[in-house]
Amino acid sequence: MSRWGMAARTDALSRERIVSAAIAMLDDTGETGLTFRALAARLTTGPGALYWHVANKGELLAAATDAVLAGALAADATEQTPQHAIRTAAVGVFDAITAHPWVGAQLSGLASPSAVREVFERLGRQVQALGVPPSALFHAASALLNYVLGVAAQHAANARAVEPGTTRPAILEAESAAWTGLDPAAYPFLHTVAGELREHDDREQFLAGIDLILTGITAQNGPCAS
Amino acid sequence: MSRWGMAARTDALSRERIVSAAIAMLDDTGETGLTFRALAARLTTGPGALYWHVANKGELLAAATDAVLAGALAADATEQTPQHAIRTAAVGVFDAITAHPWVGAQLSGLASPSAVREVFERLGRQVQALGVPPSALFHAASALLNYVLGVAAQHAANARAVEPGTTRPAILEAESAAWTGLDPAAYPFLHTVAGELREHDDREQFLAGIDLILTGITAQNGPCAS
DNA sequence: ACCTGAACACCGTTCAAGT
DNA sequence: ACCTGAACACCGTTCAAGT
Repeated sequence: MSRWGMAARTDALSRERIVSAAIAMLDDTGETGLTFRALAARLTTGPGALYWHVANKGELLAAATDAVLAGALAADATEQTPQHAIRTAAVGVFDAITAHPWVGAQLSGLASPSAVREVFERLGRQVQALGVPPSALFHAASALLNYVLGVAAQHAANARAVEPGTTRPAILEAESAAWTGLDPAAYPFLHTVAGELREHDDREQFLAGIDLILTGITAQNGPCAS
Repeated sequence: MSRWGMAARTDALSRERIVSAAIAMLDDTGETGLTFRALAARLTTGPGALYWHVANKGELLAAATDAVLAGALAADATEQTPQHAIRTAAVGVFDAITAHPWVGAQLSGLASPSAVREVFERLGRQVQALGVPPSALFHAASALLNYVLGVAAQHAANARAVEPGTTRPAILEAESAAWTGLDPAAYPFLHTVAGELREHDDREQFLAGIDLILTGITAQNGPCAS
């Protein structure tokens, strides 16, 4: 055995190295920037080598999504009120897709069924803890999941639509201006809320939606149910 | 002028013919089936000819989405209660993406900002009619939109994931079995609702979510607000 | 067992050339 | 003005050949 026999070759390929390189590449070049050729070049190898460790591009994207989401859902809130635990889980996903917009596309596109299952379980378990009866449980948890995935899809889409340098306020400013320019008679609502779009905070709005659904869930099963 | 001078050449290319051929192709071969080569072949021309009428594939998909959604939102409900009008608009989108799953991907991916704006306006206007105060209006309408887009994204993803022949009950059966097979201690929620997944109706569940959010909206602004 | 890189079968898109 | 179709610049993926 040579003197270096025990040292791990840091440049040896492995599934983990490929996945983390893919995440880095997705983060700084976007969804379109990840190609097997570019990824192989980054790992100083040929594209064919990657196929020994991952089956195809879809599996690679799913693995990258799983890795990011595992970190996002790491905080399992046991000592919280169910409402708070739901907010924690939802915000965990939100923050993950804010940091890695491409995760939003993968998640809402069901690229990783196991990741979606994990999110659904986290949300559903707390809805259960909320005391929602079995008959309403599935619908309530599904509403939360669909909402979260809807936000995820839009974040990914927004990141894809603009050129990398564009700042969020600039985007909101442009869209707000578009709404202001619409015919008030044909678009009374958009015209009214154009100002709020410009000033709103994405994270705060996301949480407001979660709270709205939570209010609906408790109201339908509480004293004020219609 | 020849005898046929007034007759429109039915084989002449036009934006409308290209878009409707694209819709037909998307419907029966899925998102991956639409290529400029195949579309050109269907219209008995070369791929380059299409570029005279549409700028690129993205514009074509946006135009196809707009065309389908315009039909879906055609019924403008003026003589309804706001709640009913919201359900009508939401169900219009739902039915459109059920009939054309690829529309779900385009819509949730913001491929056509104008289409999303139209849906947002429809929903928001009725939330306004519900008597929601200006301060809560934007959040309330956004919650509805995000929920609708989340469902849209998942429908498209489901259609993409399975081979064309698979029937919906078969999919639900498979996913339900997967949930049943999970460790009950690790996945108490999924284990509990596995049975309901198998029996649930997609459209009914979609509407239940809409109603949940509507309940939340009215509760937050009504006598039972916390 | 793992890596290499040329090659295959596609894409979207362009553009000189036609009518 | 509109259409043609070969060509360009890419992809994901495969696979004989190496080590």
